[in-house]
Amino acid sequence: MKRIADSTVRRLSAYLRFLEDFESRGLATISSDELAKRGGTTSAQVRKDLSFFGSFGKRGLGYSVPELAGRLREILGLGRTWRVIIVGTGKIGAALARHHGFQQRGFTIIAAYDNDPAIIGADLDGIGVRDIAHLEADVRRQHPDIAVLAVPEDAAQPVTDRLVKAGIKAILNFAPAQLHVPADVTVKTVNMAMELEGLSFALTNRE
Amino acid sequence: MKRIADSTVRRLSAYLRFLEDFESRGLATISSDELAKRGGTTSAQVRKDLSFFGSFGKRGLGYSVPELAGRLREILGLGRTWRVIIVGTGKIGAALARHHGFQQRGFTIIAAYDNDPAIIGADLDGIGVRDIAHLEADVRRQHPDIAVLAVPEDAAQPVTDRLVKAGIKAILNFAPAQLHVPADVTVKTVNMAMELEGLSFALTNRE
DNA sequence: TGTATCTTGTGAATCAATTCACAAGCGCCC
DNA sequence: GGGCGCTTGTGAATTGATTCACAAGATACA
Repeated sequence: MKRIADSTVRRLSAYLRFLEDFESRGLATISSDELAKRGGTTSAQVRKDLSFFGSFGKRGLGYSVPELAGRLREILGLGRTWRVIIVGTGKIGAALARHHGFQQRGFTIIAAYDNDPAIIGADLDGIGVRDIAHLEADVRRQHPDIAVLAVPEDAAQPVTDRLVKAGIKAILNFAPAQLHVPADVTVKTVNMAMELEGLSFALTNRE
Repeated sequence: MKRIADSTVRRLSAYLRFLEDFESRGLATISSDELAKRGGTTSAQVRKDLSFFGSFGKRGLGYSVPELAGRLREILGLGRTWRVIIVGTGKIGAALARHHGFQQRGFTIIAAYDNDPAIIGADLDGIGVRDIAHLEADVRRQHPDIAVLAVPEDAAQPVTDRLVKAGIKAILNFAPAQLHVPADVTVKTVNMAMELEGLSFALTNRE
């Protein structure tokens, strides 16, 4: 399959969200133009994005809302449940563990890890915090699909190496660090400092 | 000034982080190639990124670490303190308020807001939670520079409209929603559901 | 001073993403 | 069934970002 750009996948994800909203409001069909307006893009962009995966619309009419939503879920791999572990239960990690938004969309948090004896054994809304010493053994036994990394900057790469070695293929990284991983491992980094600096830049360099 | 791509600004932010690390290790100069390796990019990319703002290097030698760090801070607008408010103190908002990483880089949280009487008046590591009813008056009096939006999805656009009307020009959005704002307001969205779906897509569509 | 070595800065070339523009399909109504 | 209005799907054109490749500046040292 032709390589799909990251930006395309992000838009597909956005379209699905809009479709779910339309679905709950009982709309049967939607045009690429309406979808585009909602997502701040253009109708040509929407059609091009979808065209990578097939033709789902009807000329003159638009797209069937439930059908397109279904196809997008399929494309995005949301037809199943993904098993997620959280590594690092500081401020951010703990907030993520307690955040129930993930569960809704098929991401189940099965465990959380930390190295601080003061927090090991604690319960984060039903998710137990385990000693990170058990990380490798647990991963090999329970084969989680995704690891959310929320450890301090200097622990990010060492912990990543452990995760990769244990067989993890997808990492959502909240540490402000550039992670090095093999080509078959996918990393998405959420770097709040970087986003804030982007805003700082925008505020500073306005003509 | 020529429009600078978002991706360029993100890389500048990364370079600065690396330079700070080099600086703390006492290195005096650095080449574009070393910077590139560290950031997972190429030396040509590094030089091109910097060339938008001037020529800071010495041929044959590289860049002076402290000088380049200083120039990057200037470019990114980090020579001053930015006043930040947090709107919404649920799981994520509260974790951000308590997160001390921002302070270090010149982002000072001056207030937090919520509409839940149970949490209004609480103290989040020194930051008081105020009734969101005071939002507009506070913004007009204290003119914060950046608003961090951490409210539920359906409140995101209404609260954004209030912020914009009160004069906010930069928003860091954690709500899973596409915000509509005037052209002179900058929004950066951090959407964890979208990142997870990106990982789901990658795990699903691997050849 | 001259030569060897290194690394920048930058046009030109390539690669990638977005937008344009239009033929073709579909539904509706007379 | 034929004509009209609407919207898709998609090559072609354009715009934008990245990579190439090399002349020129800087240092080191004989």
